[in-house]
Amino acid sequence: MSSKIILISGPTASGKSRLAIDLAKKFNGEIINADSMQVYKEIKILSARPTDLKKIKHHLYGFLSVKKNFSVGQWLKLAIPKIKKILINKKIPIVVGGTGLYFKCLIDGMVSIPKISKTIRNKIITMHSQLGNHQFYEKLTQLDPKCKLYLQSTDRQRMIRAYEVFLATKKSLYDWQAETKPNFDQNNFIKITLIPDRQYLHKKIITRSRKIICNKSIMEVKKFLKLKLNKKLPANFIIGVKEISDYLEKKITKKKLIDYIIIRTRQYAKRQFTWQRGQMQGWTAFDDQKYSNLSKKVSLFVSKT
RNA sequence: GGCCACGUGGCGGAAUGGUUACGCAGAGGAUUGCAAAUCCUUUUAUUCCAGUUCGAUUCUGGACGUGGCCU
Repeated sequence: MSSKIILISGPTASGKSRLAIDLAKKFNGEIINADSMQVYKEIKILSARPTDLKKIKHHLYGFLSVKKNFSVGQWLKLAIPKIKKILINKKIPIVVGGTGLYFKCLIDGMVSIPKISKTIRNKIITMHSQLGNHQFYEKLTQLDPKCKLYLQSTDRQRMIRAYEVFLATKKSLYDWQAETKPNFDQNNFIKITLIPDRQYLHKKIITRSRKIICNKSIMEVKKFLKLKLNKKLPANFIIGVKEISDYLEKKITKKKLIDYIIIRTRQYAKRQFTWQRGQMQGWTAFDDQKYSNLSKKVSLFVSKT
């Protein structure tokens, strides 16, 4: 079992965190966060950050200010050394979270493209807003024809990325990507993904959303709003931040607030299901509704692998 | 009880005598440095009955329902 790395993914509210803790206890593990929003310090309740952190070591949770930007690349730079260090200490790293892209890049690796200056990026953003999607696409595909194969003219976010990479490095983003190399031996990974029944998960999402709306989470958002952050920072997108802020401004009722949070959480879970189906085909899936069964099955699977 | 208005998909909301917008929700998909983000595709309707008409969701009458005003 040496040098194994356990990965646990699954949609929101599927019970990943609890499972990770149990596995860590059984197999002498340490937990590493793979959730893009649970990294933020100031938003604890809304991001559903695990609370029971006493006995088991948890890494990369709530360590970053909401004032900071964050990305897959930065996560990898932190997560890879953590994993290696845990392995050196003869313990099992258990990577848990809901961000599919983080797992993909952890497993497949990620090319390191030189950092692109803010000046270039801002220039391109301005250019895009002047040209509009369609003309920008024309210009981009002239510069880098490979983009035709991978990008749609409506995909602003990715078009801007492709453009800035080409402009700054004189090389297509897709040529860079072709050079991707994995950071670990594929056999090291034990890939576990939870795929609960949709209806069952929806019920859990409703229960959790109702529970999450409380004085504490409202306070959390009040404090967050006082920071007057740039609206583009990722922490703004944590489910509940926008909704509670609308509620505080009396734009929506409390009933609506809860409804909207449920809807957004469900949509998020839906995208996670899509990711699982499309990107996690080699993973071992578990769908037990009863936690004790799930825990037993997964433990058995891990000890056999 | 009388008068007026309205009745479009799960919800909101256009239009039309013959190919039924759109938004939200739902479903499916994509996803390499913002990913709880971003983008693409897509199912579902004209309250009911009769009449006019080649044809009615649209015009006429009635039924039922909803809202408002009056007594």
